[in-house]
Amino acid sequence: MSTQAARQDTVSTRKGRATRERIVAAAADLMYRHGVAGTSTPALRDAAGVSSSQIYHYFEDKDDLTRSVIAFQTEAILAHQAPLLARLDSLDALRAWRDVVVDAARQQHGAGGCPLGSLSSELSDHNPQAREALAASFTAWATAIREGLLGMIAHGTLRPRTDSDRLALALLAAVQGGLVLAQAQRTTEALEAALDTVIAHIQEQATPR
Amino acid sequence: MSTQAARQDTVSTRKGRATRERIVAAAADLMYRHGVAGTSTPALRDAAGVSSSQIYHYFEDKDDLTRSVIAFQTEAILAHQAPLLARLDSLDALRAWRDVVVDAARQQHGAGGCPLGSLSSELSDHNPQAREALAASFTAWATAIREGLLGMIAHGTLRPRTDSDRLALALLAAVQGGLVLAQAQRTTEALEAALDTVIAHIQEQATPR
DNA sequence: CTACAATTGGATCGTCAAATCCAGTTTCAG
DNA sequence: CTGAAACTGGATTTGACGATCCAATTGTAG
Repeated sequence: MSTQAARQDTVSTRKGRATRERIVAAAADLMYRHGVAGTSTPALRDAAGVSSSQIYHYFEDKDDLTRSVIAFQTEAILAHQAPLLARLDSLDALRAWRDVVVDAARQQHGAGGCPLGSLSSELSDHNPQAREALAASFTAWATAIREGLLGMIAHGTLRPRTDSDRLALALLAAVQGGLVLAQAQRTTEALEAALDTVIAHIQEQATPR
Repeated sequence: MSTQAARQDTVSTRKGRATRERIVAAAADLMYRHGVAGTSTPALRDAAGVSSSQIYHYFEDKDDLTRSVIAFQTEAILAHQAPLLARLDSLDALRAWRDVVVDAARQQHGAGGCPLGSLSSELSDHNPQAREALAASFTAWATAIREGLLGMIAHGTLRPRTDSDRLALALLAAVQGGLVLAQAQRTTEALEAALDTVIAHIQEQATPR
């Protein structure tokens, strides 16, 4: 991962770090709800309770801030997913992970979609740095899923020859596609259909119990 | 589908219809490449070779134009997909459909994603009319896929009890999710993994040959 | 032909966002 | 304690964008 760390260098005081973090958190929230283009500096100013000069003290420009938001959301998602994925030792555990993802989407009626997915959709085509960072985020997420599947193999739930790499990508794509459809349909129907179909295929690959 | 037809009423001459169509086509292209927010009226003016007054003569405002773009892209995708899906009579035909989708994504290295998917990601949360239209578009797309699967059932390729509804949603979600990941990763790896996994599951449901 | 509606060109207005600037305050190393 | 660096407030500049306006032109029904 080579996305340079922006302006953290000049941040040295405790209060400064807190302000910076407050800006990133508020920006992440606004950008998730209104998109990057839909998030203005005045709006961010108010949401974070800072002045405009503070924003530009801690970040080169909006692009720089956006990169920090990507890192922030990546961190948040991985921190949330990792514990669920680290303990995959059965098909039921995999289904429990599925339920968490589906329930989260259901609670907001699909609104918002995936924080990384919507950032990627908006930024990937025109912001190479953002695209690279998001590609790395997705790879990290897929890797976490893959390691869960490897755990299931280690536990004897899945056959050793299971293609964990491919299945992890399929599961992640099912999540992303399901969330895209959920956002338009306001239903988790497609998300469930996609995840359940991939999981059914995994089950068919399981060791005969 | 209840999204009112905007301002087509006042369009009466042949030349007027041509101008209107030219604006929609140019807007669809720009919005696909730069997003809706990233498409300015001056840019559209130049791309379509019209004056600003013409844009506002044929459309109430940008929202109205955006709705026409959604209809335009929906039409384009369904027209492209329908012939492939109408003739599904074997697993090979389903795989041929898969190849068309994957090849299209590969040709642009994932750039752009799905025209409907990216519109939905940008608009669904804050534009109810757009969301409804896009939901209907996705439903129509899923229905086309479903009818293809029903064809495979009629041909005896799939078992009569196959849940064509669910599988159609899973395939569509696989496409959408695969394209989201393709846009960030610039690879069709995830798209292929997702589609192939769902298709493998369908194959397992096929009649024993 | 002709009158009226449809269409077109292009200047213009109001708004708002990104970014800069500078003066003032706080923090902290030595 | 003190001075330099970090931090903060808020006014300001610059530019673009959505939208409007009006005058001029073109199309067409009768």
